[in-house]
Amino acid sequence: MKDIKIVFMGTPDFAVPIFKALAEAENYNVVAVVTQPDKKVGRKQILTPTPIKEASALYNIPVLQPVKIRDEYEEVLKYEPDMIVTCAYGQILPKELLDYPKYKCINVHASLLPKLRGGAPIHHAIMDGYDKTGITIMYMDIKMDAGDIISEVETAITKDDTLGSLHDRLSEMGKDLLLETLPNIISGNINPIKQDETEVTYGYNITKEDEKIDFNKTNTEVDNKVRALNPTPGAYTTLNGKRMKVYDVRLSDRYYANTLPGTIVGFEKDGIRVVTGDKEVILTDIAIEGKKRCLVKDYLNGIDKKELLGVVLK
RNA sequence: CGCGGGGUGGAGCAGUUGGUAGCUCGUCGGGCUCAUAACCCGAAGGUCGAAGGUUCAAGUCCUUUCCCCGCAA
Repeated sequence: MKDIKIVFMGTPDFAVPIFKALAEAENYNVVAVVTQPDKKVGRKQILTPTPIKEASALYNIPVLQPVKIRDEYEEVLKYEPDMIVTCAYGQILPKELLDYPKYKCINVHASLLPKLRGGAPIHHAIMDGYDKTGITIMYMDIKMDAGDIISEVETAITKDDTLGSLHDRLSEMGKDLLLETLPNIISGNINPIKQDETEVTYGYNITKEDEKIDFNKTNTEVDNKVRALNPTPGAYTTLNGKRMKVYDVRLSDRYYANTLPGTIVGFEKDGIRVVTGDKEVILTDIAIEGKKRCLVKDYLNGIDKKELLGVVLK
């Protein structure tokens, strides 16, 4: 009954549950996987396969890792896919690929399009203060994330959501929505809708500058950034010349006039109180350069608080 | 061999010119309190990442090695 031949294209962890669901499904035959080339990662520059490549090994599905899919798309066509499903693949597909499959190319994207087109929709959903986001399944287009929308599902972003929690939730939702939507695509029981170009926003890949905390912003914005980068890579600032990552903060209503944003103004049993552009944030979970991540409650046990008082985080 | 920081009782740290391993927190027991995350008293818990070397003596010096972390890619 594996009658529909699918080529799956994806790269990071986010795509893994979605890929696995397809690989294990009764009605679909994943004939090949396309993922980004192995990359050298970390201090030791160890050549590391992508999560999708690792997962594909479980099912003995052939893997293609073109450096430029634009130049090597013919390899994919050899598998004669009836449909191409992509999810966070990381490269733009050439028109030759988009047009080939009988059921076209569809993409599972982690935002409510047309909001947050781009490579880091989950980060930006939190960082930019969205109160909801979701999953969109749409046809692919030459333009990134601009194709017609087939189905969507949304989820509220809570104050406790982090990149990690939202990532995992959306990944599961993407899997479910895809399994739900695929039969309708095949049967033609869908109503693709054009994206409203006037509503478009972008969520491009985050840069080092994006990861830096700007204490001149409001405490809510600082909190958003911290949660948007937890658990990795972590929002950072600089404490006495050393890089300090911040993984969790608590907000307070204390307000300081005439105090430079970033200034450490005091301590609580489990936190370091810091002035922002408006009210205060209390850092509760940090990691200092060279050290492991630890709760501020523990960190404070080993230091002299007097020496930190008045220090400005930059 | 890309640069740098670090591995000390459960956690975070200190440990001076090498000479009985300390601090804060936590844990356990007891006490004081109407009560407590507060306070007081007491206890348990560490072959100082590992291996080797120098020395009368090494957490502290030398060599080798494993692991963790920041930067850079």
